[in-house]
Amino acid sequence: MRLIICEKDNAAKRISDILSNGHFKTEKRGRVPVYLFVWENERTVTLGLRGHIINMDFPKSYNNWSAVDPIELIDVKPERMVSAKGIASVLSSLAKEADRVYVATDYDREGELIGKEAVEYAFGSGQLEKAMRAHFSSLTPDEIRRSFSSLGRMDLHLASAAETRQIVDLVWGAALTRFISLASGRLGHDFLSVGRVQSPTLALIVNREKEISAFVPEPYFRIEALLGRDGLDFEAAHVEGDIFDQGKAKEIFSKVKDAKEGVIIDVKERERTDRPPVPFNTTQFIRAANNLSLSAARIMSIAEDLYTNGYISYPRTDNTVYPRDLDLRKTVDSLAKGPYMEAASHILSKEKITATRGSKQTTDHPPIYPTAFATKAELGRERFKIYDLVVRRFLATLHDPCRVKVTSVRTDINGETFTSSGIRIISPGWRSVYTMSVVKEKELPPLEKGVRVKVEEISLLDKETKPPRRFSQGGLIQEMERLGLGTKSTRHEIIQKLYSRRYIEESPPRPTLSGSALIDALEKHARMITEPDMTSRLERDMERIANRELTQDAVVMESREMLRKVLRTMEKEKAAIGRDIASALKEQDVVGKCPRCSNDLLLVRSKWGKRYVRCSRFPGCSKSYPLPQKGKITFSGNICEVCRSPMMTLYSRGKRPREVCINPACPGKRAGTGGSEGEKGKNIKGSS
DNA sequence: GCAAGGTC
Repeated sequence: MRLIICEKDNAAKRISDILSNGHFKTEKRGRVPVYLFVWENERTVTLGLRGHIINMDFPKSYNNWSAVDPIELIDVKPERMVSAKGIASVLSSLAKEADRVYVATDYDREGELIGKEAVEYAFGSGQLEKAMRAHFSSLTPDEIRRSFSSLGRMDLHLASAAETRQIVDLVWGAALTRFISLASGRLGHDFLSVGRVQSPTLALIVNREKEISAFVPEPYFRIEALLGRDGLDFEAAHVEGDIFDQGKAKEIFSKVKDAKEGVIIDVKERERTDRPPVPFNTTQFIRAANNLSLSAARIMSIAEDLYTNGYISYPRTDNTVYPRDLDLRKTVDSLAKGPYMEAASHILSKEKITATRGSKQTTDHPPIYPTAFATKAELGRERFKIYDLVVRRFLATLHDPCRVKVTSVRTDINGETFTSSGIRIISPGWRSVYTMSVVKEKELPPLEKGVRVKVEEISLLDKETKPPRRFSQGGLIQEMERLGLGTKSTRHEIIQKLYSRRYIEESPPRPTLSGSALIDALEKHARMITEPDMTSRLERDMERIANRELTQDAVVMESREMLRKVLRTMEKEKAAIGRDIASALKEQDVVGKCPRCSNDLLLVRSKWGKRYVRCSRFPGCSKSYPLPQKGKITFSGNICEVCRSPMMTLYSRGKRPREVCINPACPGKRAGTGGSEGEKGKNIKGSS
């Protein structure tokens, strides 16, 4: 029997379908589907893994953070452990029957390692040389058949490069995570994490926030006028635009402030062509969907759901060029219904459909595009928003350019020049379907050289320069991509991790006190881990391992020595690092004043992970409050008027946030004057 | 209870 191993179930099914010409049988082994068919007269079974089935970790004896000096971890050899037990046991039972094994995981570094792990686990490392490897760049019949008729061998050097990354990430991540957590006394549920990708990402947010708070606004002036002609008003601005010299601004303004009339100097018209947008890769998709006010992680989980249900293509891709074998016409044709009818028909009416191309072309997956038509009723509101975005973007990439007429007018007012512009869409082209991108039209009255216009209003505006903006989640993902941090599959998860560690809050994300304190400490004592260079350097080394110019051992050894130096210097500063972080954390955890002794009340976690509030003077003062264990809570600093306890804001899905007293025994609640009981009553009434 | 990377 032949065994084909794929990276995921979806690919396994597709490959079985292609190699068997549709004559395959699906069987479930427990909860794991496998696909059986006859290929070249031999019984064949295909299994889809779920990515990595092996994870690297330290031996159990190093599990106790308090008993192991983090510096010891540097020289511990990580172990491989099965992380997907169900799949692994199906794999080994299939391996008993198989006499030949074919690796058909994704054709990239991680795919090579995923395949190697599976073969090694099921057949032993002796079989690695014998395994056949299919190299394909898309799951299309031609490509799959080609790859299975020209099989190669596994590239163990490529797999070794991926393994090197695993080791380096684990050793640095675990050692620094433990060191920082121990130094600041944060153990158990509230540990502080450090990593090659998460820490530079957090540093981006923290440093942007520093720029914002250090920003000194600079005053400037603008002179703007409202002009009129034939009963139609239009705006004009002084040609100098932003004027930073107050004397100059006042001088110009005094010349024009009493003007009643202006004269048109000239009118210029030109046509602008806005090219359609390029196909969606993951980053641009998240950026666009981020405007629908969803978190990056939520967007990706909806996309995953749409993908597994067959509505859109694979959502994790860097590619921005449709592959040649994607049948654009057929895809458009399948969408020519409902709200997409008009755009789709227009595209189909073209003799040749041409698509825009982005600057990144890869061969692993196509850009994100719709694979089936669906309605809002089928998908529900939220899923439809994402699906609709993908469909409209896809159609836009095949549509016509948008043509815009831009009119520039110069007007003389008492010897000063003012400019105005008119914007009119001649033909909307792709914008008729990609309604997320809007050009604001501006109307001008009919004007020509020498025409007199009325000055309706003229003003000197006081302005201030603005600080740089915070990163949106989408903007952050784009910046991470630019810096080479993380991958298409992990960037959104990294951001989510920063939220769950309470390093950042709100959206757009802002650093918390602990997030800032952590970055301050790391930048001071372990700068390397906060910079994207660590990733680019690792990338270079991995490339050289794959090319046989370097060995895994050499890279890992050098990395270990570097970490040893870092930890040794940090060890000397341990007390100071701990103090800095701990004091920020303490400040962050203060939720109000104790009504009994007026010391700080702290948000804390018990040994078992339960959150509650207690007095900072504990055990001297025993005041404490239980908290709801689920859902997000924030503390505004407000105090309950009835019992003087702090108020908290509860956020639950699908409901409006509500502010209630944290004291479950608050007399205000029983009386129904704004406590949670009263609120509950309202909600029940509202929903029935 | 540590990372980051696949995948669900």
